[in-house]
Amino acid sequence: MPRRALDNPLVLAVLGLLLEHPTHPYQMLTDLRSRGGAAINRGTLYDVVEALVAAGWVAPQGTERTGNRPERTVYALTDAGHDELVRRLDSQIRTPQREFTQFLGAVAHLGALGPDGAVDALTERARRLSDRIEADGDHLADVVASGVPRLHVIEAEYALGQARAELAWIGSIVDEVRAGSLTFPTRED
Amino acid sequence: MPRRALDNPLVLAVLGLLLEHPTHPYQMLTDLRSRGGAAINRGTLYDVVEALVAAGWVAPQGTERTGNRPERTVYALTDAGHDELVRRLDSQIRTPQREFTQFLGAVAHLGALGPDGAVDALTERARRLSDRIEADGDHLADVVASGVPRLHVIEAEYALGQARAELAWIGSIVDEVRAGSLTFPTRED
DNA sequence: TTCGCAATAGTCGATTTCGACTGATAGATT
DNA sequence: AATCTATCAGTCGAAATCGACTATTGCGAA
Repeated sequence: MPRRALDNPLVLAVLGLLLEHPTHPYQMLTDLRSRGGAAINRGTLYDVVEALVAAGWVAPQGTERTGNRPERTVYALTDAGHDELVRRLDSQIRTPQREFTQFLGAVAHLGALGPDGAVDALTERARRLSDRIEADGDHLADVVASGVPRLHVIEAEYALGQARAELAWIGSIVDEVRAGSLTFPTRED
Repeated sequence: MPRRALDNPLVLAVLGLLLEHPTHPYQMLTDLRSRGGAAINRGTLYDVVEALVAAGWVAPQGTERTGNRPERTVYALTDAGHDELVRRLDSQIRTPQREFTQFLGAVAHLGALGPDGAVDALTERARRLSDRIEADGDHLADVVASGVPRLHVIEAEYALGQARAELAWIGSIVDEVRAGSLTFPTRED
């Protein structure tokens, strides 16, 4: 029975999902994954839901059964859960955190690749990133055109904006390394 | 004795640190933290180092002792460790991952705050973010002016760029909500 | 000078997270 | 009709992560 599990990033995701409508964990998983939610572990999700129930933010709504697959317990947001969701949302938006993305961590040691290796890797990233930006942009336009309220896709807009900024930055770094204005120290500081 | 720990983000950070010079875990901790590295758990760090030793990427170099504080074991990067570092760096730069930051997760459910709550929270974030951008920008300029090679601070430049893009995005969203061009659906999809 | 407090290092049991396993059903293939 | 595969749902022991605890030193205040 998890207790510390309440500061897992999944907590917000699950609460947010249940705000839309009650569901069972397995459905949450497919929803979260389809929304780009990277590899979420099933076991972890069940643990989180259990912790949420213990915290009183979520309550079992009843059970369903299709055929005789395992029984599915449907959970719904409680009032306390709704309050908690709003509280977390508000505080996470208000206070910018320094987030440590993988790329940031890798860039910190770019020197280890040497100028050629760095240009090479960055160029490939730029290519892939720009493909993705185009694909995501198109997809976003389609979705909005199909009548989905824009509010429901702004996180995708945000992500797209960040990706565009990253692409621009990569471009400028590659140019500078090529032009020799960003030099790679040979050995030691 | 950890075995799966080798895909922890700390691995790259530790390997990168040891590329600069051998040290003991406690020092790594202070270094990582001072470089903005958010709350890193001490116990976890020791576990990771142990796993790195088991993997042969890092080797104890000897022990030091100041006063009679606990003995400090100094670790250094092995050749295999250096290779592994380069491999990881290269692959993490080449392949852009969809990273799930807290803010992204929160923005996804912005609707739950209602138009006023959203504007309020976003405005405060924008203010804090812009303060930080200014402070970080100044700091960066100072550091570079003091002769530190730019390559050693590009991750800070990158982070600054992302922060600026975020700030611009927040500004546009706030404007649109105020202007009424981004509407908040009242109930349900 | 003595007390308290912050910093120094590290250990280890408790908690959380993971992912392999189970076992059933619907649809496709031969 | 028999078999194969993908999807559905969830459980549980093993592995990773955490954070409370220990013990020493050095500094500033009382």
